[in-house]
Amino acid sequence: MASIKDVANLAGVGLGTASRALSGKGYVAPETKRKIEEAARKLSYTPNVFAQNLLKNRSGIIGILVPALDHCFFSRLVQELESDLYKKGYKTMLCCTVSGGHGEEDYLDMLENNLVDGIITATHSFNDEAYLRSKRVVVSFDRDFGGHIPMVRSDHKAAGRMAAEHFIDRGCKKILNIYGEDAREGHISVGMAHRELKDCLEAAGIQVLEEYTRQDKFDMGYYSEIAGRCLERYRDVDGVFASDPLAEAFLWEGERRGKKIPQDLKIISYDGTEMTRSISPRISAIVQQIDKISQDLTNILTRRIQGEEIPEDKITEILWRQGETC
Amino acid sequence: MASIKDVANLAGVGLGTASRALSGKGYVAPETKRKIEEAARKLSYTPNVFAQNLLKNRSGIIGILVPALDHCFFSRLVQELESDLYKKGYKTMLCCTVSGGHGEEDYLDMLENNLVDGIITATHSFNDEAYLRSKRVVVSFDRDFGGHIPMVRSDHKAAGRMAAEHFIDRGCKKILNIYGEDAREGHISVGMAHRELKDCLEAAGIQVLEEYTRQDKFDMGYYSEIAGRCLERYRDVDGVFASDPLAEAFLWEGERRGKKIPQDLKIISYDGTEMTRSISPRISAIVQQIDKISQDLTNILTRRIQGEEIPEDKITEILWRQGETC
DNA sequence: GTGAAAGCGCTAACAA
DNA sequence: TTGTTAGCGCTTTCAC
Repeated sequence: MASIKDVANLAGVGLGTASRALSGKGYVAPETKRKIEEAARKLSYTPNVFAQNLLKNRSGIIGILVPALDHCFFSRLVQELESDLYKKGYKTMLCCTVSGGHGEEDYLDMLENNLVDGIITATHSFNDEAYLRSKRVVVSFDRDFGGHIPMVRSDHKAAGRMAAEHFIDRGCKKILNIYGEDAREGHISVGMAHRELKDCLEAAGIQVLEEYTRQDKFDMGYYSEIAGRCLERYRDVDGVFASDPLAEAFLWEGERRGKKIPQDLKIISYDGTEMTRSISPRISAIVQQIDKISQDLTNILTRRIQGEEIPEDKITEILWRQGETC
Repeated sequence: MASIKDVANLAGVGLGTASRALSGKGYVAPETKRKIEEAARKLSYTPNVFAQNLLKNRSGIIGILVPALDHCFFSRLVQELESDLYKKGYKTMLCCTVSGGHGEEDYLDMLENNLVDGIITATHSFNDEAYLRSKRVVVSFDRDFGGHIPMVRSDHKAAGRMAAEHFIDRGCKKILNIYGEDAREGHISVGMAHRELKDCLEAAGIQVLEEYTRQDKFDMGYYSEIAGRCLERYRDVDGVFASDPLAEAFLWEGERRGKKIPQDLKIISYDGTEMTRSISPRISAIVQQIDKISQDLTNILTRRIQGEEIPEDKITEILWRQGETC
């Protein structure tokens, strides 16, 4: 636990000189510098980050809020964010707001206490004021706070249209459009995709049924239950649009009930994470480009931290990936 | 950005009194306390964590090192750890050592700089000295450092034996035993399961083939390639023991090649995460109890941070979950 | 080019 | 019971 004072003493110089030599800024004679560096090495000196933080009033830590990691979309996103943040010199503090049983506000309080330099939030609850009040830099994924908080999201309208085109193209007559109940309201942007799908399909004279899932459960048990129930209730549905894990649940539950896929039931999933192409049959998907989303989120955040006024929102293109379910 | 000094001034008291009133330790007259709290509220005072950290020389942050989050075992583990740590009053700093392209040592340096109070490591590389040198409290998952670093792991020997029993029970004649190349060496404990499986099977006169996977790739593309190659090379293998995602790859690649499962090929996966039971057919698995593992890791870590000398290692029971592949 | 001193915001010991 | 003071370890003026 050698301090810079110890280094200065051992090198026989003043404490300020040692600081300048080790931080590399300010004039130090080469010879003096050498002595100081040697002393530092001898004492295996390592600067105390806490003191540096206090002085600079920043920690180099970014807080990431996600509902949970057992939803593959979020674990991918977090992994990507962590990597991008590291490259920019930031560390990642992880907060899972649903799975741990403690909520968003607990975390916000914690983060607010000066601990983090900025926050990336990708959660689904509704206490917007807490964020708007925040003195930290905040960037949002897929959630519109309406205030000064920038948002990054995929081009959901294009996604909805694209899904509709594929269903129409395949001659579907009755589509089940199923998504999170919170996305109904408008705060969560992904709802746009589902609304656009509905509009496009109905304009083409195709019947659309809607169902909503809870946003505090991400396990396959829950998704299977939902899929099973829907398939029992709507026997003549011939197309489903749902997020990856739910789409997978429809795939298995459909097959269990003797449906041929894609002949009897077409499935398009939204997100297009790894799981949709690692199973057999591969699920046809509209892909959110998580790598680009992560880059946009981290770019906007770090530039804002440095005081730049970055344009508010950023919309990322979506892609179609042909699978075997539509 | 009001400081405690501002609060003290506004309340017309000394700075020490304000500190005592707000932290709740030390004598303060009720009336004075009320005044101070009111002042704090007016200024919306929130204590500066950096100053507290500097003073206490601790941050309340735990660093978690995992190879990546796109391997379902690790995303589940991290989620569980984050939740358990939060309950114990710690925050979680996430470090993905493989996926980000920057290694374990970069992170260790970073964490070593006093930033974290302790480290939970679940990575697979071999620079043991860096950990043994660490001045921070370290607890390891599934990796034996040989020194003073405690390890938490599943009962791999029992797992290997259990898998062997099931293969024998089903009348298998030729088993493919496939696992990470780093687990061969002995540092990574999970290798014990595979060694035990081999021993048990050979003792029963069953032929065992071995293959090894790279430890810097976790994507299904890689796993599918491996599974496909193995199935081509070893046409008469009738049983496979592999970790979850690889087991899934064997399932699909086997089916693609016209194998009936489990009739032609029995598959047992190790870890038994969600994915093995969310697909159809469900994969028969030996389950690592991630919730218990997380509890043990966080318990040992936090008690060590508080200076307790906790018994070195902790071994968690494994479970069998019957699926439809064995 | 270098050393001394001030101060980041807080807590804890010591006087009063 | 309360106010004052001395640091925690570092960086950054500002004289020398």
